[in-house]
Amino acid sequence: MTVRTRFAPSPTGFMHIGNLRTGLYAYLFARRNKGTFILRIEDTDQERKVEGAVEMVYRTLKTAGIQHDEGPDKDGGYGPYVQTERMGLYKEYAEKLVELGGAYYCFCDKARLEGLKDENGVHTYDKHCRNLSDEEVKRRLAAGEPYVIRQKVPEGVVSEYEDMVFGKISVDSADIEDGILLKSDGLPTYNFANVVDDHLMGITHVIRGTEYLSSTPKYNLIYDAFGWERPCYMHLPPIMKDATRKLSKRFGDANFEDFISKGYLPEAVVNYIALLGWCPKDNREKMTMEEMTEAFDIDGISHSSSIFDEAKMRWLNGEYLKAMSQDEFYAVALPWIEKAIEGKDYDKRELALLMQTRVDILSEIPEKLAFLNNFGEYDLNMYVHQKMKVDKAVALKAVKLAYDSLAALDDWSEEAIKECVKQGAEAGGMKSGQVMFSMRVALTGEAVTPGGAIEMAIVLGKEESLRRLAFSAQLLEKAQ
RNA sequence: GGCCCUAUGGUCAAGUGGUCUAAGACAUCGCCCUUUCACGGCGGUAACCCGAGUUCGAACCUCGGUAGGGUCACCA
Repeated sequence: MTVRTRFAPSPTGFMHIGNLRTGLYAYLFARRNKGTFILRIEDTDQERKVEGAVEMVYRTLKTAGIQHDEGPDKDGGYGPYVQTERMGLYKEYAEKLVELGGAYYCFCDKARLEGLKDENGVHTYDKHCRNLSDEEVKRRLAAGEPYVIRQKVPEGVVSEYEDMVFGKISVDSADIEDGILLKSDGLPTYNFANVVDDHLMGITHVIRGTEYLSSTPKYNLIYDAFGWERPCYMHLPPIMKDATRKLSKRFGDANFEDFISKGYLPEAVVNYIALLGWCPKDNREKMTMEEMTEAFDIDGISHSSSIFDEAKMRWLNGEYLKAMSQDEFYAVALPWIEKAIEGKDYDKRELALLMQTRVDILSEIPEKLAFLNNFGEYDLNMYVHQKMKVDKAVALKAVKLAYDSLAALDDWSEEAIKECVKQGAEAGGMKSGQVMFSMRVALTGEAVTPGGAIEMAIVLGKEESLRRLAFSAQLLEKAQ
């Protein structure tokens, strides 16, 4: 049997993390078993439909590195793959199910159904129309009475199945309502459409969130009534925002696109979410898609929900950044560096080099390079450093010394600058550390900088460096 | 409320009856390296929800409690 899994998102906007993970696992499972991964668009909810969301699904899957084998754009003979294009087909299946004894016509109106609510506002259908005679059904149908088709849940049975991650799940049929399969407008309910689609598309393994865990026995009863083979199920615990709240796309903080535009690498995000709820046998954390495919096993899927931890994802992203070659990093960092330098003539490669070990996500680059454009009055208390034995007076001396030594220097290279500053310090009777420290602050106006004094000098260039040193010396002079 | 599911440090998690005085990672704290910040290295703090039972022995099995999640629509 070839494994066929599907990912069936609703095009309602950005793809949120929980959803993506479900798709990822379905993809991984299919790949692991040399099966087929299918994309189906469930767009029947016209009210929640969002313009361009289908394109978003394609784009997200593509950048995430999840490729489907069949889908709206890749016919595999099981189409159509867009649910709205399948609308005509459900009614006939519902009618067939009535014939098979697994469903029945119901003529109850909404007012009657309202009256069935219990004290908790939960209503359970009382099976009022379950045993209508064929005669009566035929007559009322002919009379054009509005109707729905309901599932005829067998009585007195326990419906159970073996979930691949949770094990045996069993529900008493007394706890299962005769739910609506076909609405009065002739369209299917989501549940029914799902069962029919999954069967027609030959899905062997249904992989989805735990919200379906307890309703699956109900779906299985439909498969049974049709005489169809039941698929295998793999239910996935939710990803939470905190201990009690699920990650929701409501609050915008958890969708894939946002993370990418915040400077995360797609591979890192995918890697991280794969780890939320699954752990490979050997406990590896940083893995490529290929490695994940190879290592993916159901055993490692956890049964409980997990909280999304952006701090850990940041760390992982940093690991990816550091593992890149200088050229690769330069390529991804370039747009962010350009944003930071605002068209000024700085050595971008040099800046990339400085940034690679210093940022976890790319969006940190502009903040770290802000000193290139912002230089002016700053807090002189930055010069006071106990351990360095520097105060404002020492700093003034050091900055002047640095200025004088460097002004005469022609070779603006790391070695030369280092040597020059060192000699200058010696000649002036100062420790080179004191000079370097003061010089670094004087060059940037920042207490924390992405590199040492020499690196800052190189990045700024001789002219700008001297200008800043002079400016800082003046500031310090005034403060003495 | 009925039904289903879950429960190891702040977080992700390993662990499937003895090798658990419970691994690893993130975060956090400290030290080393260092002209800053990082990177790197070393180390520390920190957990089996509670109660019974089964067993020579329980994080692991059973039952009960508690807590949390899910689900009960002519929504998807």
